[in-house]
Amino acid sequence: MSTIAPTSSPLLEGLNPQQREAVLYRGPALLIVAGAGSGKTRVLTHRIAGLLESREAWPSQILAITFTNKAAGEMRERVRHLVGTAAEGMWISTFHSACVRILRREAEQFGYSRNFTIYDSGDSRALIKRIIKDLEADVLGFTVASTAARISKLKNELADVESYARQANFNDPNEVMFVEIFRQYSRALSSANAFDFDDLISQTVYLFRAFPHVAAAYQKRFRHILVDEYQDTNHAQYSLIRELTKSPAELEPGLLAATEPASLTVVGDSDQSIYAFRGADIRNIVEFERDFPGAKVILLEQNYRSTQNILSAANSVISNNFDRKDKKLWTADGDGEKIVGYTGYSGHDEAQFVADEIQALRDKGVAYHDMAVFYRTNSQTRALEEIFIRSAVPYRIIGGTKFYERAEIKDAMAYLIAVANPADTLAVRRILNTPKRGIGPATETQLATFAEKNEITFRDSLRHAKELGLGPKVTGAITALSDLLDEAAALTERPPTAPGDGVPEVLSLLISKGGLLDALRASRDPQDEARAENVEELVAVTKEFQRNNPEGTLLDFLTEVSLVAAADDLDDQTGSVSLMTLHTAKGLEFEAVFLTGVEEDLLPHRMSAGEPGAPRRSAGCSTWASPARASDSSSPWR
DNA sequence: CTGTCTGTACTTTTT
DNA sequence: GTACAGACAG
Repeated sequence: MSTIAPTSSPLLEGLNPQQREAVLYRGPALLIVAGAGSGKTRVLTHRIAGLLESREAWPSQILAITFTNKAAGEMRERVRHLVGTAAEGMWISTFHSACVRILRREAEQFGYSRNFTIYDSGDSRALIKRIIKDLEADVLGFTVASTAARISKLKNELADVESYARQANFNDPNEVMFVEIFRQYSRALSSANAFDFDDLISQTVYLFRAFPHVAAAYQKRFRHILVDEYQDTNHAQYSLIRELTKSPAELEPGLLAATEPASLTVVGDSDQSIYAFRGADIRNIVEFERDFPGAKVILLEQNYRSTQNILSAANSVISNNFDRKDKKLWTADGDGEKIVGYTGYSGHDEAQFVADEIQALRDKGVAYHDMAVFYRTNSQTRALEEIFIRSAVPYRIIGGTKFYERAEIKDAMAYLIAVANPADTLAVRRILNTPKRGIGPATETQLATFAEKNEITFRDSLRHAKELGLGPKVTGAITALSDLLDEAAALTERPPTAPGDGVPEVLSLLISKGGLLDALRASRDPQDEARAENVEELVAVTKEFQRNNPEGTLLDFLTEVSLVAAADDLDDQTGSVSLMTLHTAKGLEFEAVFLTGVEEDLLPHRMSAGEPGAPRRSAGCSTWASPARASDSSSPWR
């Protein structure tokens, strides 16, 4: 079936022929191979708008998936611009948000309850750390980082403990230990009514496979599925898409009116695959045509973002990759200025060069917010910050140590989680003695043992503090905390008394009565003043949340926070230079960019040595910057 | 049993 | 520059 929309539609204006074709094509499967800066978001949003405008789909039948919340927000905004309020009914979200939405609705089907907690990588690591310590696995050489990576990798491959154990080599003591850690980790998660990041995807796939009637409901609902950054999908995400694009009738034979499978559009570019470390499997895009027979492939090679010099440099690097489909980006915008290379003597020297160049560009009329500095690792910011402060270059760091990763914020969040999901023992344990109330590890262990013996949650063991024969001071502290959590829980169960109340009210109660704020304010440590301010900032965040979502529950707030990434708040274009990793920079545009630390073992990073496409040797502290003053050789370099 | 102080080993990229 | 573990005093 190929319906062709009128070619005079305003949706096609200003699009090149390939872009038009990508917007108009109708069929079961479409792969858009979109080079960097080739206008793929434009194509996707116009394609969605076209489906709505021609009445081929209702908003609720569209599922658009991106990798970051920022990309999702931008896409929603641009679709809204094209079609207005119809944009509200669509699911435009990240893989993780979409899965949470599904899981919250269906969790009861498989023994979870809908108020589950989402563990970020920090939480997972804390849990793994405790398990390794309990099992004394560290003497066998188990580290938190490697174990966490191993478990994550398995989950991305859709392996669970039992399936892994079935093929494990039990003569290898290392393997036996790993299975035990994996098993305890999985048990801890499910008894805490919690999912880690990887579970969000893999458990949704499991849900669809184990409960065909649930899968059928979503297969029938979503008629058009669009996936961005397809080259960065891992096996679990790929499987999710495959489940959603099955025909509902395949799974539910009793269904009389066999519904056609949803149409699938994926956009990607194997040259831009940067998430292999997280399990991204480039085969998903390379083998798309085999997976979806009859799929149409459209190439977008015209670049609208960069000058020819930059593209030529990029092409000459990328062309060294092996097993690569030939693709050459080009632009109609001319050669532009040369790329500048600079080799410094040290990180500081390099930072100084960047700062000087920024000021020079600024004098030539380039605004600070149109400039960006990229680096490979977050730790590289230190030298840059130091010099930028001294040189009076206004800057802001995107990503890095995030607000929500600060200890005091995690503490405050743990209070909220303990209220929303009392089964989350990790959260309850975290607040047990934060702020200090005289409940030490010994008391904690007693509570945990009591809980285990009586088969109740750790949270509920707090209610039985009197039965443990502890000192009166400790008993009183535990009971007070338990009562406070009950009081806060009661608050969430009644409608807020004043508009804007709700989550802020609960949080304020917990941090004031819980003593977190007072403890920080009373502290002699000068850093605690800033920490108290951060906690107050979190209250402001909840108020902002409640204003934007008057009906938003505590659970909604916790979900939003768990899934929000650092790059998401880039929007306010203040007059500052942006500093970020290469990974967060993906898909963004600036007038001038600096690429720092182009150096042995750093770019490419030494941890990636040995992966296919081995790193080449280089030396010194190098910066590549663009654009720079014009020069007239035919090479893109200066 | 808990809080504070001092020494040691880090630092890939993200949802 | 920093986060975390171990030692010791209250």
